[in-house]
Amino acid sequence: MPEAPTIYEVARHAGVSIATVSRALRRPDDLREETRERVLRAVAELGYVPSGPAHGLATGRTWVLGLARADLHDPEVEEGHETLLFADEVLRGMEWAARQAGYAVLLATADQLWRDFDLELAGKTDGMVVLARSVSAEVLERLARRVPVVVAAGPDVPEGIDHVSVANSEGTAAVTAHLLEDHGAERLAFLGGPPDSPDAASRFNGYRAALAVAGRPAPGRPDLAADFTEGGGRAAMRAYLADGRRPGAVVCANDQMAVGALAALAEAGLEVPDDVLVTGFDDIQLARHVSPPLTTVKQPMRQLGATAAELLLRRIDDPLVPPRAMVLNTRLVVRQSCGCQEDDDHPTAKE
Amino acid sequence: MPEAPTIYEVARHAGVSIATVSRALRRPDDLREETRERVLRAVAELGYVPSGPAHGLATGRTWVLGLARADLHDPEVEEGHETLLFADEVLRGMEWAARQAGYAVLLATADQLWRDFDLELAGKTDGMVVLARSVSAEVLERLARRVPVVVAAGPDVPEGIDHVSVANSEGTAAVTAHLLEDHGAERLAFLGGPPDSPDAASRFNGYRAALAVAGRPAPGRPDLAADFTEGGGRAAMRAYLADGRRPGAVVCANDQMAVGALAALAEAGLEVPDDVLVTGFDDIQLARHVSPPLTTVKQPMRQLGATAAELLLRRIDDPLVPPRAMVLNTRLVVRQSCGCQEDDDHPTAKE
DNA sequence: GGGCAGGATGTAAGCGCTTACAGGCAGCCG
DNA sequence: CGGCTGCCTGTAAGCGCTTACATCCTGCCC
Repeated sequence: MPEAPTIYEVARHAGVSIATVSRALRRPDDLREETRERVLRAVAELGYVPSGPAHGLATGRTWVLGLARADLHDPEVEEGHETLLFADEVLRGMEWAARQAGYAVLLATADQLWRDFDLELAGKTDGMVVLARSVSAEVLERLARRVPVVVAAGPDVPEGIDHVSVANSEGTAAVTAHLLEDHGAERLAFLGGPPDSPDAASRFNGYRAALAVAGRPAPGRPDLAADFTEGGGRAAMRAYLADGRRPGAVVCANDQMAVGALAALAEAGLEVPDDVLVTGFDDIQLARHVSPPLTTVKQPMRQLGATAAELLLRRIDDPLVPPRAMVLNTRLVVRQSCGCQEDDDHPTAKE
Repeated sequence: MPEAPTIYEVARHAGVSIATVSRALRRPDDLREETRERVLRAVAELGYVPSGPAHGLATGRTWVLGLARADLHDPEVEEGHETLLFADEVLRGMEWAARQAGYAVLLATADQLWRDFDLELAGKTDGMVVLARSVSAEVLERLARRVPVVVAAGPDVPEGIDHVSVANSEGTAAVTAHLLEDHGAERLAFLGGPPDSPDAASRFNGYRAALAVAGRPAPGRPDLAADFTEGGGRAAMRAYLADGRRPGAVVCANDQMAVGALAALAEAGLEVPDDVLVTGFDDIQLARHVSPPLTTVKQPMRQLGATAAELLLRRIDDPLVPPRAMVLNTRLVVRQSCGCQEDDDHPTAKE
């Protein structure tokens, strides 16, 4: 790196002023063709690339969007892959939308324990997307004082902040209705998530709503619950069966627990879907590979990221637009664990 | 956002000069305690966060590292998940190392078709990690003219550029040796990857080397090959079996194809590992969930990212250090598809 | 041929920081 | 009590761009 050339070198090389160089790059139409080409040639010859900081300082914009997502505690852990995948997919969607608008994406991984990150990162961006519960309410508030913020899939969004979330409740409602209406399921049970998870709570609510719609009694709390992990799901299901219970269908609050439940059911000699129907939530990659392939509710992860980015860009453009809350649809993905024969999918929910 | 406060407001608020504010933040020890606290209080009250561009322009550093990785063609495709996961994990490792050094990570997703990306992004970074074959040789060259570059897991690295790669060849050699020595495997076959993949080629070479060491004849080309996908692996294996061949063991160039091969074997009524042994490469999440769990070679993805970041930081610090090429070890992950009874893992390879 | 319009380019003032250097002041020595 | 040391803080010069405004030309019109 022989010291990156600046706009001054290019100007000298092309025999013009630095203003002209800037124009050749940013508003080519303002220049006479011959001048423009001369400048562009100099740019190419020198391998000139404008300094991001200088550009940013002069325009008052960084042209960068930040994403705050949670870190995994121990860099070596293999569990929690799903959380990661979720964030990766959101990132993908976000980057896609950002790029359309000429923005790049900067990563700000939040410490899982403190639920915060170096705020100085925010100074490098024009706005940030905060994913799920990656930062604390207090950090969120401080952050929002400095740059526009959009919360994605997060609970408890403070007044006045844009956010996008997923129709969790409608998702489980749809899959439950499918079980009820299309398979005449009886003796349903719900395998819930951790008590402090708002997602788990909404999913349970959707389940209850579907039962109510069908005129069935709905329980006040999940019949069994675990911590969203495969192992937890297996243990919970084992204990449930050990009590002598024999559900006709198990609606699970996520796929990993459903996979665990499948294992426990198999251990107990129960056939899915012949003896029991099982459904999940998320549509992780594994869902289609277990046996039988898992009927589940697909989360629109990429769309979540893309939508968050769009809301953010909109607010950057005009800080005064009224804040918006969006809810994205899930999609029912029918495979065999619900008793269906062939793959198929039905859309669900609302905006 | 009531217009983000600048260092001037903070200075006024605290009754000091802007230089003192800057010092309070960057070199706290240079100030009298009382002054420092006064400034810090003003900073907190105003919610001041320094402007990234201004800081960058003044220091001549962006404190940002870039990662160039390949885009997926169609945002809707679900295939190719593995490639994605690979990049995500590398990113994770890179971010981890970058953060240690006070750097953030910016994403520069390269267009899959043109194998390039907006070079202006490079102007926002102090250096870039280029992943695998995400950018063309020409773009790489132009990029390297502007900022320090480290290539991770990429082939054909130009002279003078740092790079990190994975000991592909040693990986397959180890797993092949395991088959040969610990299981007395006979009639081995190699399921290779696409012809233009250097990784696939190295993996095949490792296989041959292990055969040679064992005094067995080694084929000049893979016995069967596919495109690294599950479907491809299944098709290739089917065709192979349809020809009446009955391998005693199949070493696959990646996990996805191994999973496909497993399926084809099952269709043909062959039991793994009783009739045939099968191994993969990568250790994707799925590997432990297929039946039987797949013995494979784990790639150090995070480490790849972390090491690349470290090489980059080193070069940013001192552009004149001699370029370095590093090779990371893989690890043999023994599960049941090779005929072993219990899980276990053995390290392999060299720096 | 003078004057004027309008397009192309140059001039120069910032953008918000960092940091070398200058300046001020307290304490201490002789 | 003058002057010197050193510590602390302020002054001001950039860092590399963008852009409003000034300037210069060319071409035309009357």
